[in-house]
Parts: sequence; C-alpha cells; structure tokens
Amino acid sequence: MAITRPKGTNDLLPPGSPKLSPVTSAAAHIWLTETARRVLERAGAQRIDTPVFEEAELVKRGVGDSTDIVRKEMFTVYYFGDHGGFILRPEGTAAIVRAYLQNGLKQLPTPLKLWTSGPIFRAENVQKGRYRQFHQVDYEVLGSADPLVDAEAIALMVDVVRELGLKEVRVKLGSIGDPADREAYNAYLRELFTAHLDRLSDDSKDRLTRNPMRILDSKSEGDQDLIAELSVKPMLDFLGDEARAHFEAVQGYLKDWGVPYDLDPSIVRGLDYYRRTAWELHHEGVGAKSALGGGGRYDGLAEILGGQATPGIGWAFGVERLLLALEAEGVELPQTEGPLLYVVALDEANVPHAAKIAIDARAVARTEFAYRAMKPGSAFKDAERRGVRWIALLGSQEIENGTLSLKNLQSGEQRVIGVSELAAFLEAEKQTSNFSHNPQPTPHNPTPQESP
RNA sequence: GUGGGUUUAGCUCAGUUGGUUAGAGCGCCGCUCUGUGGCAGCGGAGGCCGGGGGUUCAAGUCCCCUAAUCCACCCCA
Repeated sequence: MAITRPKGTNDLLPPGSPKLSPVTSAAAHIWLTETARRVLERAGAQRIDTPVFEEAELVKRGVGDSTDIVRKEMFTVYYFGDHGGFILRPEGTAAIVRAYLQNGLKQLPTPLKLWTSGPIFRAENVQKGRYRQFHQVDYEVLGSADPLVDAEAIALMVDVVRELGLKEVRVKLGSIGDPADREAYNAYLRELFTAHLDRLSDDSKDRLTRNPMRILDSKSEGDQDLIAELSVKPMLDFLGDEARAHFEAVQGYLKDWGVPYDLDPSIVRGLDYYRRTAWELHHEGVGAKSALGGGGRYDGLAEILGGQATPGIGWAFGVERLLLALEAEGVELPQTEGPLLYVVALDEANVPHAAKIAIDARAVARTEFAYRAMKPGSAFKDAERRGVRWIALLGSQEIENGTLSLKNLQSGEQRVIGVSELAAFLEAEKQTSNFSHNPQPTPHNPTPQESP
C-alpha cells in the first residue's frame, strides 16, 4: 500500500467494512455524539463550535506552560497561508472561553451552558484508547461559581453515560482547592518527600518539582510503600474554608439527586487552570488508563486569557474511550438501517423507469435502485446484502400493467400494487416499527441469520 | 522520549531443521439459476511474504537497519 494515514489517526468507516470496530465506525461516532447532544440540550446547553486550530499562545497561557500538553503534546502548524504560530487544539476549554470573551457571550442569560464535539490533537505515542487525533464531547458552563452548577455538570456527565447504556462507570470526585490551598499542599508534599528523596522512583523525583500531587498515584511499588509509611495527608485536609464549603455543597446536591460517586483525594488535574471541584469518570476496559473523561472548575481561566473574570466549569469525554467502554461491556450499538425500498429493473430498457420510480419515492422514504438490469435471482441476493426491506421488481409485465411486484425480504410477503399507490404504501410501511437490519455483519463475528 | 510484541491474499491466519510454480477459511466475482434471496455444489480473480541491506548454491524462513501497527511506561481523553 503506497500511502497510509498518519500515525495515531483513524478512518471512520461505513457499515460492513472489514476493519470496522466501535472506534472506527462512523455510525457509532454519530450515534454517540447525537446521544450526548440529546442529553445536553434537554438540560439547556447550546451548541458552540470553535476552529480546530488556534493561536499557540491561547493554549500556552490557558493550559499552562508546565503541562505535558504544552511541553510535548502540541502539534504546531508552523506555516499556514500567510501566518504561522498556530496549533491544532489539544483540548476544548480554552478555545470556548476565548470564544465566549471574544464574541461578547456574557450578554446571554447567565449562566451560559455550552457544548461542542469534534477532533482534538495531541502529539503522543499511540496505545489502546489513545490517539493523536481523537474526538471529545465537551460541556462548559460559564458565568457561575455556584456549587449547584458543579453538581449539575457531574450529574449530566453521568446522564450521558447512562443514556449510552454504560453501567460499570465510577465517578471519582475530589477538590484541588483554591490556588493558595494547592500551593500549601504542594509545599507540604515537597517538604515531606524531599526528606526521602533517595527512596522515590526516578519518575517521582521529576514529579516532585513539576507536580508533586502526581506522586500520590504513582505506579511504583516503592513510591506507594513510602506514601503508606509517611501516612501522607490528602489534599482535602488543606482546603480553605470557602473551598471546603463549596465542595461539601457539591456533594450534598449529588447525594440529594442520587448520583453515586467515590471521594478520591488523589484526583489531580493535568491542566493548570483548574481549581476546586475536579472529577473523573472511570471504566475498566479502555486500556491502561481507565479515564473516560474528566472535568473541573476553572474560575481563573478567563482572566489568564486576558478577559474579564468569569467563573467556569466543564468536562470532556473521549469519544473513542466511551466506544471502547461500550464494547467492553458488550453494549450493542444501534445498527444501520438499509433502504425501505429497492427498485430493480429486469431489462436494461426498464432501468430508467426504475430510477424514476425510486427517485420519486424518496419524497416519502429511503429508496435505492439498481443501475443495471438484473435477473431476479441476482436482484434478491443484491437486495439482501444491502439490507433492503422491500424489493420492487420491474419487468415487462409490470410496465404493461402499471404495477410493481413487491416482496418483503424479511417476511417473504409478496404483493402487487399500482405505481400510483407506492407513496401511500411506503408511508404506511414507514410507521411499522423496530425495523433493524445489519446489512453486512462483520465477517469474524457473524450474526446468525434468522429464518422467516 | 522509553520498552516489548507483531507484519504472508480484501479479512483472520498457517507455512517444518533455509530447498521446486506460496496455502487455508471467510469475503469477492462467475456458473448451476431467462421472474423469486439467504443454503449447497462447481469454477475464477486476487500475493514485490511491510521496505532496504546482508549471509548463503538457495531466504517468507537466518542477521542488521528502517517503517507501520499493537501493547505498556511517562502523561492524558
């Protein structure tokens, strides 16, 4: 094969493709995004879209120079037409806050709930559930610091997951406090671990300077032994009065609403702009890292970007990770429907008639037609493969009588109707429910054929 | 950036201690089938054995390099 797609990217494929998987199914992506849209919009979220590339400065300032995203994960677009210095967006929040400020959205009713979805880019090495181009569903609320908004955001995240059909999902909830709390905690950790520097793993020595909280969820046994020995105090012990009250309020709402969560003091945000409430959604089966998505409050971000202070909170899901989780749980994704009607001419001379009938029928229902004449045997095989519900044969008899010979591929029912009755017939057929057919089962996991 | 696995037909994979024209199943195309599908039978197309270099009389097979891919580390979705 001459040219292949860039490393870490996926083609999203049509049903029946040999290499189809939940992650590479175009239909699965559409279905997932559509499901999220339904949940979010019925909660009042409005769609917003920002460019996939932005000024590098936006991410450097918004996300933070010291984060891995900025240090090694940004795709820089050095030259783009007449101007350089762009990056492919490595997350969604900074751009949405930028758009909020730039477009004067603060004049909309506050708090403003926004959502978006689309591709995200990070220059990382590839592994299960981690790609260089992947997709996120984002939800952001701007203009309110009320803990009620935090709780609602978490509840909505759980709602989306439930609506998708996922069961084994856990919310890990924490608070990283206000900036001063976080500084105090980091100072505490630095002092504590610096005294035992020789026992820390190399990775954790590095973490000690960059982000000491990361040491707490180190995979190294030696680190974990040390943490247990020192009985390290959790972040939550360092919350200031306001942050503590906020955090307790959030939990109070979640309990009221019956949203299950686990307190997890080791929750650490990789991005600098977060403060107070932080959480992640986890699931086994998406690979080494089980995070489906994460969220948090970012009240200082708008100011960092040079705008008026605006409190905000948001979360993002990894679409591919959700699809992997669905696969791991064996949740069946909705199957693609075939055409309701397939018109086939039996003689070359009648192909244009078949086309005309099909094109007219599209005013009512999904209809396809064969571009060449076929013998009945081939026509049925072809229709079968396409997942057709009704096939209409058009031969000399039908032309002569102005009729269509219809057959239902699933039930075997046959009937003859006049061409003029077709629209009404399709209209009625459209109402009959639960028609679901997978036109091309995957070869390695064929679905058993039902006999009529 | 680091470590390990894998790479042979459209797909999933066999291929012996190196030894003639490289195999299977599935899929695809055709026929049995000139107005009735799924089954079955028969036939067919389809391979620079990821790429490059080396060892050898001889390489899909052994060695080196490289790329892609998968998994894992760091970190994240």
